[in-house]
Amino acid sequence: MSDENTEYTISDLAKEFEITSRSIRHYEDEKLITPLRRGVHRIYNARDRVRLQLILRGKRLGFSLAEIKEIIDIYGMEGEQKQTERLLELIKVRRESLKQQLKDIKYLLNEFDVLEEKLTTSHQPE
Amino acid sequence: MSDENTEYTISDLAKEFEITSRSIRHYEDEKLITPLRRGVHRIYNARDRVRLQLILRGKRLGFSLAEIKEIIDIYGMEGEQKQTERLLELIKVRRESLKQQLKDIKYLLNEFDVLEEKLTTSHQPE
DNA sequence: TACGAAGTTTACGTTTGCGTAAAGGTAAGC
DNA sequence: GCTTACCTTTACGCAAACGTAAACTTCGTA
Repeated sequence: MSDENTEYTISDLAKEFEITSRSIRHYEDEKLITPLRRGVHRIYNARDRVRLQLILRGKRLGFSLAEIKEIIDIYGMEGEQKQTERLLELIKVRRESLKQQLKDIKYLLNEFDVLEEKLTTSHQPE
Repeated sequence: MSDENTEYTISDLAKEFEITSRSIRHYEDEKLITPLRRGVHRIYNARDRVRLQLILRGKRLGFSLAEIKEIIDIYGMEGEQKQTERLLELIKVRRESLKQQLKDIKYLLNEFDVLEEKLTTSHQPE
C-alpha cells in the first residue's frame, strides 16, 4: 500500500523529477507547495507530489511561477461560492492561452515536416 | 501590391504585434533578426516580419531567445549539405519538445473541463 | 527652417528563477 | 558516541529579457 500515505523526502522528489532540491525549496518560498514538517525536515505526501508535477507541467509550457501559482490555487479553492465566478474567469483565460499554444505548436510541427521533407528529398537524387 | 516589397518601421511592427520597439531591438542584439538600414534607421521587410512572428510564437511556447535563434537559424541553413544531419537532429529534438508540450496542454485542458464541470453543476441545485 | 514625432545609441536598473557557497543541525548505522 | 549522508537556513551571485532614462539625430511638414 504505497499510495495515499506514501511519504517522500525532498531528494526523493528531486531525483524522481530530475530537478534540484533547491528548486523545490524555491517553489516553497514562492508558496507553490507547502509540505509538512517532521521537526525541521520537510516531508512530502502524494498530494504534494501531484502539485509538483503540475508545477513542472506549467514550466514546460513556459508559464511563470506566479502564473502557475494562480493555476494551482484554482484547485483547493472549490466551494468558496463567492469565488466561483472568478475561478471560471481564470479557467477561461488559461484555456485561451493553452489554445493559442496549441495553434503555435501545430504550426511549428507542420513547418518542421515541410523542412524535413525538403532536406531529405534533396539529399536522395531521384 | 503590398506584399513582397512592403517595408515596415520598427514601430509599425511594434504596434502590429503589440510589443515594444525595445524588444525588437533586443532581438536584434541577440542576432535573431537583422533588418536593413536606410542610413541609421532600421527598415524591415516581409521576411523580417515573418521572422518576428516566429520569435513571438517561440516565446509563447516558453522557448528562450537562444533556443528560438537555434530554431530560426534552421531556416536559411538549407543547402549546406554538411549540416543536413545536424539540422535533422535539431528538428527531431524540437519535435520531441513540442510533443511533450502537446501532452501537457491536453492534460491541463482536460483538468479545466473537469473542474469547470464541478464548479458549475454544484452551483445549480438539480 | 523650425518643430514635433519617431528613431538611434549607450548604459544602468529590474524581475524571475534558480545556482552556489557557507555554516551548521539531524538521523541512521556501526 | 562517532562518522557519514542528508537535511536545514541564510544570503549573495548570476543570466535572461527586457524597462527605462539620457542625450542625441533624422525626417516629414507647416
